[in-house]
Amino acid sequence: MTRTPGVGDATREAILRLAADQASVDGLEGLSIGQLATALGMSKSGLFAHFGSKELLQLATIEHARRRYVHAVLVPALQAPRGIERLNALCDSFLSYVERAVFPGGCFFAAAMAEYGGKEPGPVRDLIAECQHQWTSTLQRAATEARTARQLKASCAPDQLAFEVEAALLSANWYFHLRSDTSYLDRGRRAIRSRLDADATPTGRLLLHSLAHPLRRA
Amino acid sequence: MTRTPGVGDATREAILRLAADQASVDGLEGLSIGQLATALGMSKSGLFAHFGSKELLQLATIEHARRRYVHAVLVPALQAPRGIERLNALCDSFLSYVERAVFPGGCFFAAAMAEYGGKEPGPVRDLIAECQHQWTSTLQRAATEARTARQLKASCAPDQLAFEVEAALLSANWYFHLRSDTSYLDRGRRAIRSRLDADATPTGRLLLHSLAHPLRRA
DNA sequence: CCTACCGATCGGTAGG
DNA sequence: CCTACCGATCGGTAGG
Repeated sequence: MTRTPGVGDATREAILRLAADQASVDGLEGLSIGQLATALGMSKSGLFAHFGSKELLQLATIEHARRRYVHAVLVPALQAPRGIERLNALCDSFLSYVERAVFPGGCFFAAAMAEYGGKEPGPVRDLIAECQHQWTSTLQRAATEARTARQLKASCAPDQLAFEVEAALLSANWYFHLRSDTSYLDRGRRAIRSRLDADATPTGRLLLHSLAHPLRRA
Repeated sequence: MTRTPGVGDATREAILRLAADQASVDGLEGLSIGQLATALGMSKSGLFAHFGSKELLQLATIEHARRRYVHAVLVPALQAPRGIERLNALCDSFLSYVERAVFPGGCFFAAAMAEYGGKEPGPVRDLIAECQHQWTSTLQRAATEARTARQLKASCAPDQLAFEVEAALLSANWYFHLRSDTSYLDRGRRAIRSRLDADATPTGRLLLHSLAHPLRRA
């Protein structure tokens, strides 16, 4: 019988949950097997045996964080109808995930991207880059669908739009945590709303404005 | 005689230069006194004696990086006339600094902001936050001056504009390094150009378009 | 600036 | 899952 990952292994899940929380604050490189073991009341070698190496622990932690991200950000947002509404929902969902502190140190993947951006390639960096690419693709796909549905102008470039939207999301995350000030999340909402408005057709603008207002006064 | 910092102390400067380069890749927390000493061909305790503690080394490294940043980004950009031209020059200068790899791991302060964003306050985090604030203020001041000179519309909010411009700069930095792809710097340039255009008056737009074109085809 | 050393912690292993 | 241990490295100190 091969082991089915994630099923019937509460200890492993508890380790990964704590590791992901910890990594969002101190980085994946800053993870310490000894510290995790102490915090969970188990021996270092007992914890180590679950993974086999620090790098494998890091990779498992990333996969765990990915599952949490999908659950916290993607699943709720994908309930919105395709197009500009979904694109807007993805952004709202991300900012809510930051505000709710799903990870205590801010967005896990933003932190990991910053940590590994300047490093040489390797399994950990590659997996982080793949997760990041998947999220960007999701934003880009929503933009493309919005353009196809004539909610965004034909002149709108979905890849450039995704870049700019992502930039506002990431910056909102950094500043919110560096300054402990929720007003930066509003700045992010405002930036995204006006950016979508700029490229929206009248149809798209109508849909956008029918949504719950992201700000008291937009 | 008190010691005049930065004068007649080539060893200290060499240490800080390497430390800042190193920190842009592995983080300020990842600095190792032993590794720095070995790389510079000196003893660990000899290097240590220059600073007195790891935290003081980190603080000195940040101040050194600040001087390099001022020299590489601010000084050239502040030669542009006040207003929208200077705001644009600050952005160009930043993206050029990223592209020239003034720090090997990307923007030192972007990396430090990401590293300390989720951590508890302390001298290192506070100094990083102050550096970040100073840069944001510089962008905001340029935007305010552009508005006063009627190069930006009266409806333009300089703090929001600074946030959005900074977001594009930071994201260009992350993606450029994560994917080793200069086209993300062009995405940043494009984002900033269209953002400034959107809030510019006809006067401001004229000035902006008279500048060297940031892209082959904008 | 150096050698020599401190206690603590690191990732990882042996053996059960 | 455990105890007991490995060599390497950490920040920092003593003494010169």
